[in-house]
Amino acid sequence: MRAALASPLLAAVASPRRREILRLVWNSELAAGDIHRAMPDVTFGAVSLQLKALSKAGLVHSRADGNHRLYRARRAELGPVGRMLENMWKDQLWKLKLLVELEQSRRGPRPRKKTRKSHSSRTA
Amino acid sequence: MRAALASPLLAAVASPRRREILRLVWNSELAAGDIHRAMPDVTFGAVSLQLKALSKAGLVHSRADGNHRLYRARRAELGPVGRMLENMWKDQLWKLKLLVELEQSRRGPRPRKKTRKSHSSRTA
DNA sequence: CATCTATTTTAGTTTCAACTAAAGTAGATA
DNA sequence: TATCTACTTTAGTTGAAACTAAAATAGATG
Repeated sequence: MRAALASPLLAAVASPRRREILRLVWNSELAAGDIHRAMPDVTFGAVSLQLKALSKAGLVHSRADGNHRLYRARRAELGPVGRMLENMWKDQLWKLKLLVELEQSRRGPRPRKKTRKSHSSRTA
Repeated sequence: MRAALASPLLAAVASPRRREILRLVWNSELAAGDIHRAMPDVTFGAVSLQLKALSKAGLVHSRADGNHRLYRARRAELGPVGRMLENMWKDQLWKLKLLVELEQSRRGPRPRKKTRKSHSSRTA
């Protein structure tokens, strides 16, 4: 057997970043770009990869819309996990915890350069 | 800001291994050795480290008992997460998912030798 | 004290997740 | 067709998680 981290669904939800995305598309369908605009501290590519991960884990649905790709949470499919998320989001104390997590947790390479306005910052 | 995986509580629960442990001590207080005996595919050291992680994340309580150290889940403190776990454990479909996860997910070095009966396998 | 038993800790390895930068794809539009 | 915009994919980096083996700690017991 032998196991560790990474269960598709719970692992998807364990990442504050993906939870952030999930929340954005919980009640409205958003384009990848909209989602990226809501989290400008990461590249578009990073957001796209997380969306792909969420898709693969079955947490979000996506559809093409001309030039855009629209995403929305597959709430019904999440069962107990979805209920947990909704409860966490309602709960003020948990909101605080999320903030701390977002500040504390960090992985991957740090940005090489200080400027973060390269590829397409149209600032909404 | 900048974030990624690893939120103390949800990350703790995202690991099938830790969920396995958590379930063992959900309704009864168990010694570290008992827990290890229930998961013979990993070393005692590995179990101990996971218990430490669970402790630090506030998911379990521990107390000394002579030679032993007894662990139990801090169910009340887990809020929505605890409820999710209980629901998942009740749900047969989710049980199946956990099995798949335990088989598929894997990290860390593979065992160097085939014999796994080195340090203290008293086989209960 | 010596030693057994239960557990933790340390050091080192491997695998993986989250990122970046840059290249690639695809629809719309001139 | 060329080009803009929206998005995805690839290659490569970094940090951390899950382990192993072995050493260290600590309580019980002769």
